[in-house]
Amino acid sequence: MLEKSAFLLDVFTPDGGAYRLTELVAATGLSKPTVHRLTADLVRLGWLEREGARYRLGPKLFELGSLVPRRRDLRETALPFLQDLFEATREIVHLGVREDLEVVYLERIHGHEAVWLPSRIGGRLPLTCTGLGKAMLAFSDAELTERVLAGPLPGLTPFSVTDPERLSLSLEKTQVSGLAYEEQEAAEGVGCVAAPVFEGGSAVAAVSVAVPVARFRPARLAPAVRTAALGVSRALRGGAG
Amino acid sequence: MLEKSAFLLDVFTPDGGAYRLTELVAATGLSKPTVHRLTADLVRLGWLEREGARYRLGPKLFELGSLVPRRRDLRETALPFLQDLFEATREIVHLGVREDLEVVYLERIHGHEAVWLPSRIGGRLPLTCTGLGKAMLAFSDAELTERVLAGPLPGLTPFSVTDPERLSLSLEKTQVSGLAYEEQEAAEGVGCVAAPVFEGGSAVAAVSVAVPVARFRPARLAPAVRTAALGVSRALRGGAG
DNA sequence: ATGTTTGTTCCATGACACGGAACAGTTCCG
DNA sequence: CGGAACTGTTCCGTGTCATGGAACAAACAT
Repeated sequence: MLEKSAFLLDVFTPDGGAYRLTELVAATGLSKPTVHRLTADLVRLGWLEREGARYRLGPKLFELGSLVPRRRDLRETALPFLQDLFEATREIVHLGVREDLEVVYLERIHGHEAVWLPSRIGGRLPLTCTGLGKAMLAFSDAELTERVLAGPLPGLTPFSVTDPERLSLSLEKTQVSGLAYEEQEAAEGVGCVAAPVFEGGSAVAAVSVAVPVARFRPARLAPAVRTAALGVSRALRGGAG
Repeated sequence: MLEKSAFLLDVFTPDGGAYRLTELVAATGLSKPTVHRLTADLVRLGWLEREGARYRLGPKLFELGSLVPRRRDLRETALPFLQDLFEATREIVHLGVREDLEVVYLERIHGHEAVWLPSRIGGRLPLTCTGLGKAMLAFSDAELTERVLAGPLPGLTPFSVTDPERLSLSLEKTQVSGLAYEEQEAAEGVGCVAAPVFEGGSAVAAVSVAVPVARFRPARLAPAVRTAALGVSRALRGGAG
């Protein structure tokens, strides 16, 4: 019952789209009456919402999700620094954390003319295709890096690194510079520079700026990104008060 | 089972704090073994997380909540205008929608020295104590206003309006000016000016700026707030893609 | 040491989730 | 139009699994 509900809600995770009953049946493998009853219950609770024949995630989940302390507190202390970074660069600013082999986006700030990116708050992308991911990976313990290098490297664009050798080299570079770069590996036409956020010695998060390649000047962005990440790290040290 | 889980998770809604098993038993009225089993299941699903003897909302909920289309889309189209508003005022910027008799906060942008406020993303406050709430209430259909004026008016501070007469008057004023003001009604020492966001003729959201009373100059903030709210309304008209 | 509170495990009972099947309502195409 | 193919909904007998009392174990207080 509970597990089935979770399974059902997980169908929505990739992009939060809207699905019909039959699609949910197909995606979950549950029986039709079960999905029917389940969705009805979830709608009643506000966890799903129904518009015509389509189901979408409901407002109650938004409320609950926004209150998750881990995420909320980090986002809250990072926000002023992300604002600084946005004002300094006027480009798309990201904050993310690692979860298993993926980066989960916590915040995403942008202005009026933002290019398309696959990143969405609450969304997940492979560590190896994103600046955020590389920044965190470079400063995680070796066991994780090995796991990543062992498995096949997923790609989001033709430019995504899929060669373990090259990835390993790039991670070493960010280990000395404290900065991770990425060009067109997450989205074609977009580059990114990222820096890790530390808490208690380990990289718990990362900050990045994403820029259309046409005006992508990493050297100019680097100081601002570094400053922001450092600022967040200090604020985390400083405590929540 | 599902309903009990929802009931259990609702215990966390006010502030997302951490609770012990016994506290959850007391708050829900469920039996001890039931809560024990339920929390174990929820932890396994990532909906709760356990640290020692305390339970908190889990990361999975954050992911699901961030993907809720209604909220995400509005937040996404409003964000650039909120950024403009923040840069123009350098004060705390809010975006919120109405849900029943309360305002639910969707976004909250602030800089380094932010004063304390009861508002939290995903949190709820009474319509009548907040600028956002008044802005939306003033442009909702009369039936809602009557419901609000009928019931007892909740108060967050000694300054919160509790007199229906005065509230009604203040709503009329915002109907002509298109702006809602509030001084120390949500938090002592903080004033606020808000403007409604329209979509399809009705006020679906509102934008506000909150400022310490010491430097609260409503007339100076008004144009920026109005501009931001208008911009969001236009962007919503323009369509999501 | 002793009582008290909190967390965990066990188990017999019964409620209710389950899915096959049959029905209704829509859409699609000839 | 009309029938075929699909989707959404309801029904109901079966079997599962959630339920809470009770007993136990751990942690804490005094």
